[in-house]
Amino acid sequence: MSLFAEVIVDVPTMQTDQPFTYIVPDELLDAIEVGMRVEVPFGEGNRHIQGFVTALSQTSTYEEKLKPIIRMLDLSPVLNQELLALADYMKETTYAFKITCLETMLPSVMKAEYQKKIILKDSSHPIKQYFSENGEMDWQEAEKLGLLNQLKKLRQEGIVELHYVVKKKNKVKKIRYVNSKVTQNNVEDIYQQIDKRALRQKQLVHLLKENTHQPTAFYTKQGVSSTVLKQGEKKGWLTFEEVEAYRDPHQGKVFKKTTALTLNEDQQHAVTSILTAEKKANSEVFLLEGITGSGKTEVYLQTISTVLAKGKTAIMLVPEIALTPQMVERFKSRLGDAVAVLHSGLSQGERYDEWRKIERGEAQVVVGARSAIFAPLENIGVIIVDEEHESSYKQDEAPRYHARDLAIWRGHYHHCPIVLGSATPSLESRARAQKNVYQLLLLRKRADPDANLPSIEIVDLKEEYERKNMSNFSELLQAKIAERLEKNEQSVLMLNRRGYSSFIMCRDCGYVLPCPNCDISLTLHMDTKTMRCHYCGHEERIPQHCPECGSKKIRYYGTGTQKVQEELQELFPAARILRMDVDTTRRKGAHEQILQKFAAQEADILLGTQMIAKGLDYPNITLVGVLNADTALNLPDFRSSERTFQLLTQVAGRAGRAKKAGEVVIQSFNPDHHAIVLAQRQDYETFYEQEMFLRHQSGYSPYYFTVKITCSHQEEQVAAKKMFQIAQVIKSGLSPQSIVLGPTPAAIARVKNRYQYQMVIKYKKEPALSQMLKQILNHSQKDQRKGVYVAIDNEPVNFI
DNA sequence: CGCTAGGTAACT
DNA sequence: GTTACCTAGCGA
Repeated sequence: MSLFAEVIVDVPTMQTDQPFTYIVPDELLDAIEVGMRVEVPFGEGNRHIQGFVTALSQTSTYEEKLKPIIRMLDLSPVLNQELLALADYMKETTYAFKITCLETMLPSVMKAEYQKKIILKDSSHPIKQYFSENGEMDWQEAEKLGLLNQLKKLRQEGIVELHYVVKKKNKVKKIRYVNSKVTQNNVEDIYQQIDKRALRQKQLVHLLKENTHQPTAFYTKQGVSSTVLKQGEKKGWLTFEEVEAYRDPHQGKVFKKTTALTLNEDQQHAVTSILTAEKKANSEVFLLEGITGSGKTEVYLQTISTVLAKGKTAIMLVPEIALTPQMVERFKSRLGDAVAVLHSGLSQGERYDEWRKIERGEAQVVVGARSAIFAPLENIGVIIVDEEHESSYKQDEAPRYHARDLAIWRGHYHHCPIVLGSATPSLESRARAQKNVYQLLLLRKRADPDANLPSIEIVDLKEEYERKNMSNFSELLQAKIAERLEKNEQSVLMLNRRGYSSFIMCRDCGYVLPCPNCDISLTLHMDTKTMRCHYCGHEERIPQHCPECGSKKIRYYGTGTQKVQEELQELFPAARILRMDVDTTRRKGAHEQILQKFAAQEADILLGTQMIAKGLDYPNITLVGVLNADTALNLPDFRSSERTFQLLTQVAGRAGRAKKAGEVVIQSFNPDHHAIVLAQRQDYETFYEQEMFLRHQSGYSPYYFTVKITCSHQEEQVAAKKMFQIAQVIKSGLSPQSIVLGPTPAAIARVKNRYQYQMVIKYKKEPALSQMLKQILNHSQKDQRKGVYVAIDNEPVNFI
């Protein structure tokens, strides 16, 4: 009786989305399991690729001759039944290939990498001088030596062969341990044999007598070198042992244990509701809408603790930007070693080790950004998506999944509640709560009974300009900062960089320095003294003369954080200012350092971009200033009002979180815009109603579903042609109720030297659309080799 | 008729 | 992603 394996192969095309059948060789019969990665032959020649076993069966429906699996790449499954099923759901909803979905669920070290090797078959041929003893040569080496053309011919003659092998990258870290053979009984004998002068050896034997099992580092730290240890091994005093170890990014850090805080009535109601659903195995979705500082995190912590106590597990998703050390600390100190943290700051190895900990059941709570939704937990009791409105939950490359949707899917699978938390829920989620699809839980008060919502004032920058105040700081804001400096309290100032940047312009001819690869102006970076493109990373020197007319009057425009910092320092020479933006936080741990300094009151003012809007929770912050509230309002995106409102509410919430009262100053050119006025009033519900009305009028989400299709190519005409072709196909298959926008050139028409065209489909009910899109995707395979990229984005979060 | 370039189906 | 195969186009 033979066994057959269904394998999804690592070839991202439509035709290979179906599993391929392979024979399980005898030696793997007992070991192979569904969910493992395997190496299989594929196609002509000696090509080996990675694949995932999705099923095993005694019979095969495939009639032709089958090939055997080469080897297993894992000793136990890396994907369980649940995650395999999730991949199917993802594939259907995001228009991605199944293999792409499967690989996305695992740490990047487990993604296949291939090694090309050339094997010498006829060892009498003179080409053999280039080959190593065993008759092999690396592809890269052949390339370097310029032998590829010659080898190509020899391959046709059968003198050499090309082999492709799967390279395993997921290395387990091993630590060397020393096992002592020295005992009370033999220690005297051993001492006798040691040379009088060999002090280190004596020391070693002494240590060995006291310690039976220690890492080598234990000995080297005390001065016993590795050579001495090796001698000890030779003389039979000790043996070495390789022990698996985790790379722990929090190693050596001690988390002080904290206990549950007392909940107010709203919080208690929220916790009880969620836990009741959990008890009833009810996969209900809760929308936890709580004003900033209302103690959402405490609700999460207490819910998770209870779930853990019942022997279940939990996932907590956090936007990448909010995954601060403060947040990690809060979870680790309450829940201890049960917590695994997954975030972008980890190295590939660290990420793999956290994943293994979860997979082995050594961690029961996973806190992490978007991709943590794939954590291989079993028996999940609650899934939490904090700041559910954040756009970073949507991946902007294939598979274009939204972590919130996958969270809900997993919740249904595990029959456990899903909690979506936010002070400013996305309109989509809030609307579902309205229709009772989700259950709304409100936190109406700040958790700290002494804390009040901050008072918010709006400054009209137009008036300020009329009064000839051209600085970035209105008179009101200046006065308030001065006040804080006097009282030794802290201020947070935010420069909204979205849709805004500092560029260089010639005052004589108006020339703006553009990126040579993208249709966007270059941004000035004072720290590196360069002009940089935010899209492709292109970098060049700051010009001294206008490249167009040669004038020397080429000046900076716009506002960067560096420039604002200089201005601020001039206004308040004594103030200690910390700056936090992409440039100052690039280094690993820099983010943490800045926050620590601010927390330790080593600075009076924290100046930063959007990244300061989240998670900052320090009692001495009593002033928040938003320098430019409305730069994002002008972006051609129907969500720009929503984003602005969310950002302002979020940042305003940083002020007055404890006893001291907080004040917020918002500077804006559009002081009457509803997003700004309602942010001032901290009135989410009214904003929701007004914005829903506008969405209804203009026919956008949540009233319509949207799909965005983008085509790109190095030549504008090719991209446009393809886009119009697709548009025609789509339009002919749509019902008249649906609306097609475009095709148009994308807002940034060229990125990384590729021209982009896009179209957006808005629809309410279009059962045939999914099939059409799949066909387009299938078709796009061929175009890809001609350099035309087609991307389908279901429910895009960015329209630009 | 043979050769090549370019497009395309198949890969278990 | 790679390969073999098919077809059209072209020179001999």
